This record gives sequence, structure tokens and C-alpha cells, in this order.
Amino acid sequence: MAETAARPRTRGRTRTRSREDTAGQVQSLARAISILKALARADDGMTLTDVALTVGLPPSTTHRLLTTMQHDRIVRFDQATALWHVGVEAFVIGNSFIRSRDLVVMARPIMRRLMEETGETVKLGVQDDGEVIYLAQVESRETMRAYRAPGTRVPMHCSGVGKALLANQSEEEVNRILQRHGLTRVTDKTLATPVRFRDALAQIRKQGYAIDDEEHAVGLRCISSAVFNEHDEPIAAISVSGPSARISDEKISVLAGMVTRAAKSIASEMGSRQG
Amino acid sequence: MAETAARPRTRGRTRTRSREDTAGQVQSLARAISILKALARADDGMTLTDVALTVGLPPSTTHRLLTTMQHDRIVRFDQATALWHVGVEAFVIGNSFIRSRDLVVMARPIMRRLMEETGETVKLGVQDDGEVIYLAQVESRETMRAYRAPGTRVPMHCSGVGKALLANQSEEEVNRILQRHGLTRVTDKTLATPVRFRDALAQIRKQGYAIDDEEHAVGLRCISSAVFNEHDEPIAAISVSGPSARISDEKISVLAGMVTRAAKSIASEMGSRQG
DNA sequence: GAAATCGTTCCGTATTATGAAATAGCGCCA
DNA sequence: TGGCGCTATTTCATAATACGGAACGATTTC
Repeated sequence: MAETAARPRTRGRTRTRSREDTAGQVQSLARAISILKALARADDGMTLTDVALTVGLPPSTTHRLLTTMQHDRIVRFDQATALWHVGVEAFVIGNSFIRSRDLVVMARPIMRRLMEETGETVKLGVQDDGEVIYLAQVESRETMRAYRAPGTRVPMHCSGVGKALLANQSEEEVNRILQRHGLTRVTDKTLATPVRFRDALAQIRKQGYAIDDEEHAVGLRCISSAVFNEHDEPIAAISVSGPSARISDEKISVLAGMVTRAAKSIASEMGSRQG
Repeated sequence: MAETAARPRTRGRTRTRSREDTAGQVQSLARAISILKALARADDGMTLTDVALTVGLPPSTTHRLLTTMQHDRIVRFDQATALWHVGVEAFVIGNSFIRSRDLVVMARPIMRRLMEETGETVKLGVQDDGEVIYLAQVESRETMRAYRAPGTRVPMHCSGVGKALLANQSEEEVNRILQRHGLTRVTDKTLATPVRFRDALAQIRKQGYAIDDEEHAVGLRCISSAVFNEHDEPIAAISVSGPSARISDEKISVLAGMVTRAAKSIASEMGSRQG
């Protein structure tokens, strides 16, 4: 291990990491994380070669990392289909993120009641990295219902929760986020121009609640209201969403009342605990 | 770097892993996982030394693994309190488990084992539209046995599965269902009055399991226990059922233990912690 | 029945993880 | 204010550990 200079540097490990951003990092762990992320993105599991290809690692290394994680059920291997999935233990660990946030624990019973009142799916989301991330959801009992698994991310500009959150932030903050993520058009009704979007925010501020009228998914309407902390900062938003057929124009004002009331009870619940 | 044989194998790192169960495992990754598990167990975050102590690693190693995970927001460090928590990304990854988990698939092996233990037919049912719908069943080997085709619906108030589910719901919910479907008398023993039924539910809550004593079919007894999800909501119930002749009063408590234990393993398989 | 494809294990190599120790922060008490 | 005890970080020499190419199996395909 002394004659490093003698050997041409090209041979050996295929990929030499750029020694700047990864200094002090544990390679194998970082690689395992990227594998996990890949698995989480795939809807129906991945084969070993799929995984190896997407993360850019040799199959043997990929396999070794996967089996290590399998040992603790972080990932699961389905023998029958030869596919790797995210495992139970990852779920259990991930859910402890929720428990560490009083918000979700407090909000859940109120969300449940709101679902009973409205009959529609109720979601709770926060802002994260310029996007909305859903933390919790209470599903409607209807056959035709809105569903978006907790833990998924959606753009802010075309979701009720996102707009409710943005409407209560400074103009600079809004600009920064729009600049970073853009106003991507997702459906015909997505507000895809800055002017229209800013008007919408003004409207939300005036009404106290946000509406997403098929701006994210065709046929899906959604009414949302922000939850404020004791410093009047919007820390989260809840929403009620369902098929446009059920969420008629006439019903909106009634639903909006229920949603804003629920948002306020969550806020007061948080305040009392001094979260 | 060629004389590997010359050096005595015993010296070196302080802890030599027992080369059997950890062969082919990636040490650093396995350690990182144990750190994550420790963090998940602690609801309110841990200091670095806490973590290092509980997983039995030097602080420097622990710190290096933590910062690597922090890079991808698998863990979060709260500067103000100097505490490490499970991070957003762990939540996002973990929740993708929901997409791949399947109650019936997870339950089946456990149901099979329960059938072997008890010798009786094991069924899995969920609540749908105020009724019980059976999703799966593992049949007893006896000639005389309980049978109910998967997919069939039965009233909640006179089935073990239904009662186990109802016992774990709010009073309003129970009232709504009873109002909608009534307490139809099916056999002589059916609990057909609200008072008797409510008493039965209280009893179930106390015991942790439900008994259907010929309330649905003459000569058929059934013991059932609910399966809870990660929010402690009852999502399903399993039952063991057979002829009253075989399911004697004395046998009930033994069978009940087996059923509740099986229900708990299904729950933990589905990601509810504390199985 | 041969070829191809994919998953798994082996094994020599040196890169990378390791942990002791040094250093940097941070209250806390005198 | 300054020194003391504590905990969090960073450094760095060392070799243990992760690495990946290649061989081996298992399965499917044609």
C-alpha cells in the first residue's frame, strides 16, 4: 500500500467518486439509500438487474446490499415474481417520523370527523422542499374516492393544499418556489401562467380557503385550508377531495366552512400543546 | 499487501462479528439500519451519545453513519435540541410499502399455520358497506367443517368477524351500522336486542376476542380477533370456526389465545408496530 | 437441447470504513 | 471571567471490509 503512484489510476474500481460532495460519507450506505429510493419510486417492485441498472452499480454489489437490507426486512424479495420491494421495517421506521410530529397525532381525530361530515377523503399535507408532501389521510367510504398514498409528493401550484400554503406566504417565498419548480401544466385547468396563478392566490387569501378544480387530476375537485401555528405561520393544510360530480358548485361553500373550521381546531389543538 | 497469511487473524478491529449469521452482509449498512431502528423506537429523538450507546458503536462511527443518512434526509438533526430524528425521506420510502402490501397475501401463511394449530377452518374478513365480506379462508381437514366461500357477505352483528370489528369502532359508527342493517334474528341465539348486543361488544373489548356461539348458524361456533393497522384502526379480522361439538367451552380460551396471536402477527406483517 | 438471460456466490485486491485520539463547542459553576 | 467537564466533530493511520470481475447455477426461450 505504498506504491500508489506506480499504478495507472484508471484501473481498479470503475467509478471514483468526486471527492467533494461525498467526503466523510459512507459509500456503501449512500449506495444502499439510492437503491431504496429507486425501489420506492417503482410501483411494482424491481428485478435485481433493474435495480443495478438504475443505480449504476454492478449486480454483485447491488445484490449484497439488498440481501443485507433483507435481513432486517427493510426490503422484501418476492420469490415467486423475483422482484424486490420496500419492506415492512422501512415502513415501521418511516412511520416513526409521523409520531415525532405532534401535528399528525393531533390532526388525525379531527380529520376523521371531517371525513364523516363530508363523506370525502381528507388529507393533511405540509410543504417540503418546494413541494407538497402528504403526511396523513383519512379515506372516504365511497367506492369512487380520491386516493393518494401518504408520503407522496405533488407540485404546490396545482394542489389545494399547496395553494392554501402558498397563499399565506410572502411574495418572495412564492416567487422562489415558482422559479424553482415552475408552473407545469398537468391538466387543461392547471393555472399555468404567473398572472392567473397570482390572482388565484389573492382570491384564496380573501376567501380563507383554496379550491383545486381539476387542476391536478381530471374529475377531481379539492377544497383546502391552511393550519397556522402560534406565530400565524402556515405549517400545514388539510383538504377534502372527491369527484367533481359530488363536489358541486353549490356544495363548495358548505364544504369550505367545514374544512376551515377543522383547520382551525387543529391549530388551536396545537397551540394548547405549545407545539 | 500480499502476506495476508503471515498476520495473525485475531488482532485488529475490537469486535469480530460471528462469521455465521452475518456472512455476506455489509457491516456499515447493517449498523446504519440498527441506528435507524433505535431512532424509530425513540419517539422524541436521541443525542449522538444516546445512539452510540444503544447500538454499541464508537461515537465517531455513529456520527459518520448519521451524517451520511442526513445527506439524503433519511435522518434529521435538530440543531436547537441537538437531537437526531427519523427524517422525511424515510417516511417517503417507507410509505411505498403500502403500495406493495396485500392483506390477503400477508395473512395467508399465518392463517394456514393457525389452521394447523387449531385444526379448524380459518377465515379472514373485512368490513364493507356495513357488512362483513370474507376475503380468504383456509379450510380445516376435518370431514365436518365450516365453509363459507370467499366473497360472500354476512351481517356484522351475528358473525365473529363482524363483532370483533364492531367492538373496536366508535359508538356513533356502531349505531349507524345497526340503524342501517338492523339486528336481524338468524338463529335462536342471535343477539337481537340493542342492549344485549352492546353488552356483548363491551365483553369483546375486555377479552380482546369475539365469540359467535351459534348466532349465525346452528351448531357452529367461532372465535375471532381483529387485525389493526399502523393507526390502531381495525382493518380486518380473522376467525376460527367449527362445530360446537369440537369447540367446547374449555377449549375456547386456548383457541382465543391462538387467534389473537395470529391476528397480531398479521398486523405486524402489515406494518403496525408492537405485534 | 442449446443458447441466452438472469440471479447468486466466490475470492483476490486495495479502497474504504474504521475508531482512537485530538479538536472544537457549549454550558455551568466558581 | 475564566476554567472545567461534557458532548459533538474532525482527523488520520491502519487493515479490515466492501468491492466487482468472473465463475457458477437456475430458468426460460427458441
